[in-house]
Amino acid sequence: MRKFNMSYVRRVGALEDSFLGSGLPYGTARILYEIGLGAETVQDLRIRLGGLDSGYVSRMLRTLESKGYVAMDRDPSDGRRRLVALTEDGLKQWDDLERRSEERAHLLLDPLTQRQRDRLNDALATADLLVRAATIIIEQVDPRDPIAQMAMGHYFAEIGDRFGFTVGDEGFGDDPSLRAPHGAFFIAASDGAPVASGGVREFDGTGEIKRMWVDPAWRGAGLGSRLLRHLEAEALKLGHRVVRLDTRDVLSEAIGMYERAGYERIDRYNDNPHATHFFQKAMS
Amino acid sequence: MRKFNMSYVRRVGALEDSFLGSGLPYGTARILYEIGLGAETVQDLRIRLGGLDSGYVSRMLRTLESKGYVAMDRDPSDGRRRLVALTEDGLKQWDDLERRSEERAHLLLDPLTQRQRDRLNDALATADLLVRAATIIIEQVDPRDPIAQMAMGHYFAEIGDRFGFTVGDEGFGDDPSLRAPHGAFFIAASDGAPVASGGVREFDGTGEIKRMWVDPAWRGAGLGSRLLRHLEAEALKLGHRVVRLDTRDVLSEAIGMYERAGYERIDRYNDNPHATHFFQKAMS
DNA sequence: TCATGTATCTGACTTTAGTCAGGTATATCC
DNA sequence: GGATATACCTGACTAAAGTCAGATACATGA
Repeated sequence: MRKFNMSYVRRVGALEDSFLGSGLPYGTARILYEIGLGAETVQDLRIRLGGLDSGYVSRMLRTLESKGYVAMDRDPSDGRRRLVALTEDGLKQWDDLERRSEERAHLLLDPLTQRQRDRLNDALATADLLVRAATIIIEQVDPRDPIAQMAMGHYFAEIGDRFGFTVGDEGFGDDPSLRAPHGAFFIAASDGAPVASGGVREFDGTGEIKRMWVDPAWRGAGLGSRLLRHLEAEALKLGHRVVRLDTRDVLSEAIGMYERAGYERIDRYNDNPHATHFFQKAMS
Repeated sequence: MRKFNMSYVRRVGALEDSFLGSGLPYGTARILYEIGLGAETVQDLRIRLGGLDSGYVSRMLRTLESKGYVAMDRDPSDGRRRLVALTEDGLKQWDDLERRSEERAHLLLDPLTQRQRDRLNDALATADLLVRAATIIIEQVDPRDPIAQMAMGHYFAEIGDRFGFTVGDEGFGDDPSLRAPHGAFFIAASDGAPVASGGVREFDGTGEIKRMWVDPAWRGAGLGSRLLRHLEAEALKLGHRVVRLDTRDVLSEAIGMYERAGYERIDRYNDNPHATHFFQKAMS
């Protein structure tokens, strides 16, 4: 991996050079680029660029404004915020960056045969997925937090989708049992969007895992079992040595995962009408 | 591919952070690192780092010298040149960089299962090979050039190896037929080392391809057919519409490649005792 | 031996990237 | 309505990265 980095960066790292042809310094070009990609407020930009200093960003925006590439306006819904947008000239610049970058990529791929290009694409896609998966961090959030709500929204939407029923709006409102002191809720996010989530709570004197969901695009990346281990550890912290969960026969991947993780099938322990399978695991 | 760059650099690009913990600025740390990797002269360093300004490098070396990490000495074989080497302290620093970088890589891979790590490794190795292959440039050299001699050395060594005979030193001395005006010799180099070579000359009124060799580590990367196309184009330039070549039955990969490239088997056209197969291609 | 070229160095300079300490206007909570 | 927090801004600063114009010592070919 380190070998790859050295060699790759040496050859392809020149990607950044594409920013240089624009006459803009790298940092400023990155800002322009992110605006074109959809950043709408200064704050948004700062987050996308990895938490840059606000003064620094402000100054670069001033530069871009004076060159006539971006226009700024106050946000009507919050007067402290300012909206950023590309002007027509800015859009031209952005297209230019895109084109130059595209050209570079083509130049590199040119000597390869179609089959090799396909292989390279596959390899990079695989590497990308795995690196993204590896850099995902699981963190505890309040189930009322917007990001948690978003994740539960996905969860219920998918359940509704797969099982042919829908839940009302109250469905994923607040569930106090998933909050301290008797429960916890976790999400795994990639680039700010939730890709997996799940909670643990107390039920009938044991731990219970609830609302576990993994983004379909991320299944098979080991995220589910990672999250599961996390939830089990949390259940232990909450004082339970046994965790249970229910699921449904249609979710065969999930069932396989539970079995591989050491869960054993038990009899029905609740009256959830949608559940068909019930599992339990004793932790040491 | 561009998508990969953005996402990969954002996550792993922090690789460079490993240089930061050393208390040395990035550029200076890179110099230290390259010396540890084997750079021996200032010039060597400048080339490895992509043509940095000589004054800039000189200044950084002064810094490293004053910190006691590198020792410099004049080159006895050329008094203008200066040799660089790590001191004991410098070596310690270098090991530290290595260790830190290794740690980072481990930290990243930690959340992955063994299977995923293997997959990532494979994917990166494939991507690396292909990117290296894509960035190789084929260039014409005089067959007496040291790099050409090196390539022919590999070629004869391998022939000797595979066929159980050896050639004398005169074997790969100068072959005027592979030079202008009736011939040409090409090498493909990666990081300064030849990875493939081949020549074209006039023989019996047609073009003939000679001494084609691809580094065993690079076979299957399409380098052979790329070089072959190059040689054919050169033969055309030299005024031939037909190229021939001889090879030996043991070289089945090569034979397959010639056939895929449109070569047809013909009768023996020379008295090369080591050749068993003879091919020809008519170009339009 | 002289002209020319090469390898490295020094000094003076610029641009980029980034930090830190406030300041102003607006929003929000009690 | 007042305290506090937030979003953005300005000004003053630093360190890193890099450029450019010579200077110096040595090498090389005619």
